[in-house]
Amino acid sequence: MTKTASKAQLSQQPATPARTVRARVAKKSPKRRKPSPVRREAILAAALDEFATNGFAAARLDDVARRAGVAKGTIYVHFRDKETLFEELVRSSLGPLMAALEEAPAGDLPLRLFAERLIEIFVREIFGTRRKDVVRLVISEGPRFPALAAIYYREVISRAVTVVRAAVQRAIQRGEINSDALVRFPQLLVAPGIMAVVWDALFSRFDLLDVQALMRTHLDLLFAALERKA
Amino acid sequence: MTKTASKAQLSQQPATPARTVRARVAKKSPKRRKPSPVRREAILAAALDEFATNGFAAARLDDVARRAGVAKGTIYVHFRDKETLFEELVRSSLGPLMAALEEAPAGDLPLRLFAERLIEIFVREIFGTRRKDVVRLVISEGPRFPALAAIYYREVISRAVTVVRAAVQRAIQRGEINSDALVRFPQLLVAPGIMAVVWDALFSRFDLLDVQALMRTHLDLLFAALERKA
Amino acid sequence: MTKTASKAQLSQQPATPARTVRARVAKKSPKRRKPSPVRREAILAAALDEFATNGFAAARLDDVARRAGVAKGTIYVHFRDKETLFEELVRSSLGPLMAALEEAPAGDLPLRLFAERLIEIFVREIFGTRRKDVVRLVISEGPRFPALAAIYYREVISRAVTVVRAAVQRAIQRGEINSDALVRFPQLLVAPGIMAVVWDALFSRFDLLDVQALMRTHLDLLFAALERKA
Amino acid sequence: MTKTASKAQLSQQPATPARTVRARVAKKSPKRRKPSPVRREAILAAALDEFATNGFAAARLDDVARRAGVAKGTIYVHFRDKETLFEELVRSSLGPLMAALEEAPAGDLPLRLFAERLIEIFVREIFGTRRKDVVRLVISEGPRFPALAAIYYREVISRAVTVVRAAVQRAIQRGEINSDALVRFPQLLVAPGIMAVVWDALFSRFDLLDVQALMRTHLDLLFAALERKA
DNA sequence: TATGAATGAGGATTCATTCAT
DNA sequence: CATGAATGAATCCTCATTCAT
Repeated sequence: MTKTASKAQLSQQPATPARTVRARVAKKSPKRRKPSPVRREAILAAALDEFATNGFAAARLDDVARRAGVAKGTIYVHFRDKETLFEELVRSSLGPLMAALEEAPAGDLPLRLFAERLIEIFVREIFGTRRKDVVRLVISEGPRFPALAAIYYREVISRAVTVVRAAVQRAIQRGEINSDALVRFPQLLVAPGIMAVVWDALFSRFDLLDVQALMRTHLDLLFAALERKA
Repeated sequence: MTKTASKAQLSQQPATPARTVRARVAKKSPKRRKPSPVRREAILAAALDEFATNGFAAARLDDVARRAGVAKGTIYVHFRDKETLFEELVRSSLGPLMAALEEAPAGDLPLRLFAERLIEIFVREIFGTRRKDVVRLVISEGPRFPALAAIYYREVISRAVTVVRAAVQRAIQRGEINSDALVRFPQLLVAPGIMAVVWDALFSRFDLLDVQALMRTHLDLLFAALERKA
Repeated sequence: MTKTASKAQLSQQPATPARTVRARVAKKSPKRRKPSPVRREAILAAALDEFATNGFAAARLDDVARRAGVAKGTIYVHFRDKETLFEELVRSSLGPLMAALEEAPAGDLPLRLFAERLIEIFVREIFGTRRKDVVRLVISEGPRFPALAAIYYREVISRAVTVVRAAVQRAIQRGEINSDALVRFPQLLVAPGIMAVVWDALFSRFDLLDVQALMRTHLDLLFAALERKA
Repeated sequence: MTKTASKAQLSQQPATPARTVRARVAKKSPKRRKPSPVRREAILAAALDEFATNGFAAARLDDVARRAGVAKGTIYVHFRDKETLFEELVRSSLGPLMAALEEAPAGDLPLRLFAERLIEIFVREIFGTRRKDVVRLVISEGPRFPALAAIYYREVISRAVTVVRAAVQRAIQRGEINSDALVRFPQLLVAPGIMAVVWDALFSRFDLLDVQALMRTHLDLLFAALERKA
């Protein structure tokens, strides 16, 4: 089963039940001081909520603090400024994914299996968690955070592209497929995933998208084509 | 008559310049006044620049005005507020596309041709123009502009989805293809286009994407699969 | 009858049915250009509405223009600026009253009759018309318009004070009354009238005041005292 | 661990200082910080000055802040907005009066004494203090602050009216007076006081009014009449 | 470390006034 | 005279950031 692979490292953030997302309210009752690292995490979680809801510029640190149950000044104890908070948020959320990518034992898997595993990771670890919002934030705010886009490119994108290209080329060598389409445009493998993130953020109100089915259909089509050419 | 008698004395005590009226200074502008509709267009163009560069929240109407070569107040002559300006910008930019979609003579074209035409319109009319930025803005700011997302969905997305579905089903009836993949997920047709917009905004610095080639490859794969199934 | 005295000169402004006050709507239908003096009057009437409703500072010339059915620039054809418009408004509204005061044949009337006539004029010509609003405006805005207060004092107040004092002193000489209270404080004669204007503006919603009865009661008390002392 | 590896590279491209974060400059204030409630009082005092001088609409919070010796933003730490500041100002100024009214031992006093006490309170506590300005503000701005007028009516006016009526009726029962004039129009008791506030604001420059004497004369006349009727 | 009141630069919006038509 | 689009100074309010406690 590809399903259990690298689970331990990825499910770092408590697989939020997905409805909890907007339900978190500032608790101000018995203010027992949380240990420092816990506070940092609380701030990051609150920041994700606020940034995801309002975007970077329109999010207020005041709200982040309230939601995290800390004072406004406390944010500055843990993060240099708003921008840094945002970058740390992205890093801490997407970091584990890079680790997973590194050790993906892509090498010897049949391409189809490799692709399925990749897509499954995407659906489970990104689309099924708050990370979906992080990806959306990167998409939305990236242009205003050159450093962020750069890091994201270097750490995630280029690495993923390399991994996919290698896997595809091995598959070609092994005679599994014949087309070099994915060598030239490895992005085609995940394009529907990106679109799904965007769709979900914009249009889920009107027309819910079954990402699981979408991605499966996508893979079916893709491999039908790749194998036919072969 | 006492009525007129008191007239002369009115301007008696200019003592308190008061808070009631603050001095206004006349300013002469050497600029020849542009006709009103031209100004409106200039503002929209400037707004697109600023919103695309900075995002909605961080864009300053001050800059929009400067870039448009008008005074700050002039923006408010043409648009109720910043939000309205943004929405009008999206509407005026994407409106013509709907018209184009409407009259697409999809009916009797072979599906492949229809798809190619669609993709070609996308590449030429969106990716090749400032509209690319508008689409990116919709993606980024949509969640904060429910009305915008709604309009965009109703006017563009749902319509496009319907058109594509219909074309696909006709193709199936005509025996051109056999798979109903695109009936279930018409989004798959344009997914790479969405991804390209995102990629372009984030990573073109590091890795330029040849959208034309990307989309062609995408279509090749897609129809290889669709026809194979047939 | 004291009632018909000087009616012709005073009822200059159409004795607004008092409900019409807030009901005037901008008419923009068949814009037949009104003759200039008519426009001036229309602007003054509209200005009274707006100033009375919002106060000087918060009233917008835009609204005045709309209500008067003219363009904003037209106001500046007839009045130097907002402040001048306000002053002219007060002058044109209160001017006729001065005239009436001048020719009040106070001299030989019994004081009681004189007072009744005065009060009756106040009730009919001020409290019963838009002039009530003008008086309230003078009260509210006077401190910010020293020139206005000065004029108002010189033209109306000091004159009225003089007239009343003289009448009272004649009454004393004639043995009608004995107290010099009204000589020292002629303001006591109209104090309830002022209070009524204020009350009406602030509390008529909660507790309507019958000014006619109020003033009659006031006069009864006043003369009961004056005559007793005699 | 790839997780920590990427940390060092984060601050890569500070290229775009962007729109996202604007430079803030630290300012040192030599002023020793006053305790919070003191600041609130200072703001209220400054607000009274500014509102009294310029009226609500024309007063600038900038000036209020300067006069109070605080930063502009500090006002918003203590009051939601300009309107709230104004309302709190009125409330905090007039509130104590209600308390005083409440405990006025009106019950068994001879009416004349009761009236004198009331007038004395008015002269000393209102006319002799900044409260005079507050009353004038209520008169001037009341129509634009329905909530304010409502509160003022409910808390002060209607209560005072009730108290006066009760006292008068007891006096009638005790045979002190016979007239029911003050039962029907209790406002007549304070009318000269209202007029005095208005006169003082408008005409004290030209003709100073001795309120103490005015009110004494008023009471003399009033009770001469009331007792005569008895 | 944590707090949260205070700060003040920044930016959206208003509106009296001007002026080309 | 009349118009109303354009202007831009003025002002309210926000919010990231600081700092005394």
